[in-house]
Amino acid sequence: MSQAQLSGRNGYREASALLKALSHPVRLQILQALAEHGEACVCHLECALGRRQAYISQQLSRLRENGIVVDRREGLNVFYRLADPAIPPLLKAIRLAAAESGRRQGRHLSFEFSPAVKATCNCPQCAVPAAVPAG
Amino acid sequence: MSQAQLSGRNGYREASALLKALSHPVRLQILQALAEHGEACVCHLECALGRRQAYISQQLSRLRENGIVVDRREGLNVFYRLADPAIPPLLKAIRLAAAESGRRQGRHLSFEFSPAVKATCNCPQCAVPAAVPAG
DNA sequence: ATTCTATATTCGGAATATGGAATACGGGTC
DNA sequence: GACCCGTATTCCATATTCCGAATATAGAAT
Repeated sequence: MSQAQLSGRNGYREASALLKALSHPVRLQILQALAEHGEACVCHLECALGRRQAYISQQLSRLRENGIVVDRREGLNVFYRLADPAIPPLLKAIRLAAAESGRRQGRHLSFEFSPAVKATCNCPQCAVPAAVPAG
Repeated sequence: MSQAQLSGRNGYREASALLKALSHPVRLQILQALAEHGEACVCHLECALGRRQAYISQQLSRLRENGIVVDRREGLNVFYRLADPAIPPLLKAIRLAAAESGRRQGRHLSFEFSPAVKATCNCPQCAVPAAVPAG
């Protein structure tokens, strides 16, 4: 009986664990970036989000533990991507729900990244030579 | 500039807060029940989930604070319902993602409620007379 | 007013999450 | 080997969540 109870509720525990891993502003940003970018190395996320490397790495390792992202090593760089095709639709549903919730409270929410810190990375992937320095 | 940075990331903070409120097995069960049932009083959730009243009420108040559910009083009973039409699709995306994640780890997840505790409530809504007591 | 019933809140200790600082690792280059 | 560079991990203080127990409230009935 407790057996049946457990198996009957299992899904909610799993779902809760998944959500706990997602419910963090920076982790959400990382996932959104991966969803848009397809694959990104740590240094890319680092400058795309304007955060310290160790901090990004911490969040990535949390996502990795929960099977939300997978990594691939290539020389010095480590590239991350989403582990599951079900994640992007989930992210979209989250954005919609949050936007709607914000709208009901008279707030307009943006999910854009700050243009200032977008793509100033010098990893092999980022062929973009990071804008000629003025002068 | 910090202004632009904040407004650019706002959505992720909101989304994170929303997810934190969702990421709890019992709260997920409550929301799922509300999504299926349309509206339910506390006593109904109480026996549908087989949890103590105060506990259900705690979780409901968390959901209320985050604007995820709204309540309506009718005599002694308080009826809860989802506050936002964007929630059911979100719940579905969550179930899908969790199920897929579980499947990749060889586990089959169920989101059913235990049939044993389903609808043994005596609130006005539950017209079902809760099975004649034996004897 | 008293009592009953459905629901809500407060308290408090254990467990867990957060994020900065320092440090470890692994793979290139010399 | 020694060294650098990109990334990962550990340590630790603080903050937050979790949930049982006790208690408080609001409305109906007598």
